[in-house]
Amino acid sequence: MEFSGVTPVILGMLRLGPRSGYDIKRFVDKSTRFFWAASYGQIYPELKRLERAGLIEGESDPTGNRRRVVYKLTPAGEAALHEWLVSPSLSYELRDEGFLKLFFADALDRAEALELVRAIRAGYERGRARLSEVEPLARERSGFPYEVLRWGLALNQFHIERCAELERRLEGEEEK
Amino acid sequence: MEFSGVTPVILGMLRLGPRSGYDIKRFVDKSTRFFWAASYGQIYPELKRLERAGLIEGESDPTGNRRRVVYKLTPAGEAALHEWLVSPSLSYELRDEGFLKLFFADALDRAEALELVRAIRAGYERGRARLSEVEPLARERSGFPYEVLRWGLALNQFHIERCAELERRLEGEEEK
DNA sequence: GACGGCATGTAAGTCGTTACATGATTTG
DNA sequence: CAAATCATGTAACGACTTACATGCCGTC
Repeated sequence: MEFSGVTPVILGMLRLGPRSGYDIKRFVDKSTRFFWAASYGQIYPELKRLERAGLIEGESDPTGNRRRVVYKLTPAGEAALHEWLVSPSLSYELRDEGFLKLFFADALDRAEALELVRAIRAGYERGRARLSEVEPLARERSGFPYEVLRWGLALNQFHIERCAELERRLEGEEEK
Repeated sequence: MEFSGVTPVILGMLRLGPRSGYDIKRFVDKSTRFFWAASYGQIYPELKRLERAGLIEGESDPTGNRRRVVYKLTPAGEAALHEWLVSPSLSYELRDEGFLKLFFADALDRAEALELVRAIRAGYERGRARLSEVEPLARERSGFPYEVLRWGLALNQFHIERCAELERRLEGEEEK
């Protein structure tokens, strides 16, 4: 069973309790989405594949006449999740247009560069705000998900302070 | 002229001076690659497209019998780069398997979780080391590229300290 | 009864990487 | 002279997103 990008997300989410594909998507969008997104186009086909592989089991649990399949981890699925968790692979990919613009900001005059840094800071402030929204939800659960949330909050804070510092330096230069 | 992902990289790199596609790729791999990668499969077709659009101009500059095309920005290309730099778009995408594993680390026992955090720290230490390698090169140029490099260094440092703190907490728990 | 949310699913398209092909030049 | 590097290019593949299709349910 090859793992695709969405595989560990599904196994991990199902370990927190039985869920439908729709439930998984909604939870991902409030949690891992900040560092690991997942779309319907990945989730639904992968649920089928994981069931065929025996890592999860689906059970029909309709709401009235509306069909709904709730999946849960099998022991094999639990083992596969654990294996992935302790495996050495730790891929990291970043695509940050703010950094890219800043990298080329020598092509801007000081006022424009200052505007850019302010815009970058605003982006991180939005990020912090979005994380703050889900903070109370994560706090009551505690554990590692909450640990990761606070890490993300601190990360945004780090960038915001870095922006503010750079802004001060650019403002200082402007007075010359 | 629609911008693709690789467009601003090429325009930005050419603004630093005339270069071949090969030069661009090599420079990217030592600089923006940490937050914005680019492959040959993107660079060469895009150079053709940008030339057709009049944003860059290529001139044949062979090394002996080995063909080589050096491109430079046209005024229109310079304008397009500037327009992109001051545009509000600031996309941000992160795919961090370390965070994902940590998010699901409640499925691990303390010793395994500790191992995971140590592995995550090791990853950031490698990142810091790779940036340190190019630091002297960037330092002499100074300007915004150096600014971004130091930002990256500080970012890795931030994560390393965060890991160390979490490791201490997990080690403390283990003694119980 | 219209609209938003629940629920599943897929087709088409975008984007990017990998791997290879080709051939010249430099270096040990 | 073999291997590494310079240099250009593309075909195939893989991964993910977007958009849509379908239909049920609750509520205003």
